[in-house]
Amino acid sequence: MSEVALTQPPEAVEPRTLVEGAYQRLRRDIIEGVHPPGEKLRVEHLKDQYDVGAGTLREALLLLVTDALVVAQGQRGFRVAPISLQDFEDITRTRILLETEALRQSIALGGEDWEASVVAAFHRLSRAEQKLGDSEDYAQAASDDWEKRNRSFHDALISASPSRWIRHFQNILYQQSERYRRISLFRKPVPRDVHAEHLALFNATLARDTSRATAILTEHILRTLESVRHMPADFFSTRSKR
Amino acid sequence: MSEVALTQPPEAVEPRTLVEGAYQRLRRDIIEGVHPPGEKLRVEHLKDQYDVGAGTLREALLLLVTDALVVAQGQRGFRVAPISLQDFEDITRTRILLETEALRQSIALGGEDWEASVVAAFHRLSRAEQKLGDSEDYAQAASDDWEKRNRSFHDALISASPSRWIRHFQNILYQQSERYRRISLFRKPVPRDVHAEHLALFNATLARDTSRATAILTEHILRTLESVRHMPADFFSTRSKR
DNA sequence: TCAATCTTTTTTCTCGAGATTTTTAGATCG
DNA sequence: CGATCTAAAAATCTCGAGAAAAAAGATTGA
Repeated sequence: MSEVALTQPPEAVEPRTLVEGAYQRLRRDIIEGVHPPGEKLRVEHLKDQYDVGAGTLREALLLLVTDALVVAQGQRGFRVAPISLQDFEDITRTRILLETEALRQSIALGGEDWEASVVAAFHRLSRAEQKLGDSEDYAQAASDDWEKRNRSFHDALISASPSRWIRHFQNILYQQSERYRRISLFRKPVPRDVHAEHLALFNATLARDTSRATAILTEHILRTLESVRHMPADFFSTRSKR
Repeated sequence: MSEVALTQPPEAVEPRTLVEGAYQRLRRDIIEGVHPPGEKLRVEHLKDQYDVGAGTLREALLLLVTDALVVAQGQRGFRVAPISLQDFEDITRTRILLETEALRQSIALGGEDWEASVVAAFHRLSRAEQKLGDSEDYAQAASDDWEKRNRSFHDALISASPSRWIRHFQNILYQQSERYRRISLFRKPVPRDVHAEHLALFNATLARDTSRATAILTEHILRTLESVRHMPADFFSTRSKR
């Protein structure tokens, strides 16, 4: 695994080893709900599915513990981390705490390079949102594309923060949120007028209006909490195998 | 490994597997500086030193990546995470951000059980500090004991926070700070009048004076930064092997 | 029928050895 | 003398099989 120091943005790096490869594929499958929350992850089965040896797959699972996507219980194997409304509220609040702080720092310290990267990321995201709105053909590809650019935009916003630790934790939490979003919204059209929010956030940031930018960001993140709150009541019931 | 979901306070759990055992011992040795920052961690050597197989030791190393005490570079093995003044400043600031928030929540939500646990932890810590001050015999045991109780006190303060994520991240950062402290202060007497600070923090917390309590906590954490800042200039130079 | 105990099956954990890659050391050439 | 190339050595990564533990199923007795 090339440079697994502090969490890197997902597919940023090409896998240099089988462990790394299995880790990345497993992570994607967990986030996308292929392996639902609470599912028992049996090494003997998964090693065939992912085409690696048993030991190798174990190591991949251990790496996923780092992302808190998998929990390990001594002598009793591995499970996909469970989900709950309470957990998602916690994730959301903590994400707001970290991400607003990082944005604050970015606005305070960011130079021209940072501004340029924000402008570029915003442009790319806008294009994707336009494409999504234009034709109502809800292609999987377009949605995945939007997802990547959305993340890139959020990353760009806080990229001028000098705090590697905040960014590290933020990466983990974003990943977690992503799983909730993917599982709950299940390929539903991107909700509400998200473009307007991004635009407002973009303007406030470039205007270096810290309090306005952080307020918008807070609202922005909170809104995803709302959409999960309105899920059917039994949604978080354990669908674990055994 | 029993319940490795989100980071548990260190030796809270008895190791149920060889991996877990090796993990705990390795972690201790890294925090205590037995394996200095940047050191190459060769599986072939370490497996003898820790009396486990190669695969088992690899897994332990992978678990340490979770704590960011070890970094893995694909096809090039493992290293003890490097240190730098910049990194310690980051750790300190992020810790303040998380720990003050958690304290805020604790004060707002903590009930009688929480109060009782804070009182108890403070009492135990006071006794240890008294013991340390009384006889100037600086026993290793007394110092280790103080360390444990200090951590317990800080844990108790924020234990009423409902945020598992903040506590998880806080655990990681505390562990990191601990390594810096152990490496830099190298068995030096516990500096300054730390007892007075703890007392003030204790009083403000029980009085439910949020702003005063968080202010004291901030100062308290910042002071450890000062002591590292005054290290010899070349302290952070890489002492890595090769 | 139910609970407790024993047996069988499954799964996890652990180890050592082979295949690959990286690193080191030596040799060759400009 | 330094740089580049080549060969040997060391380290990492990977796999499958055996030991240990947990889970599932069967048996017995109240």
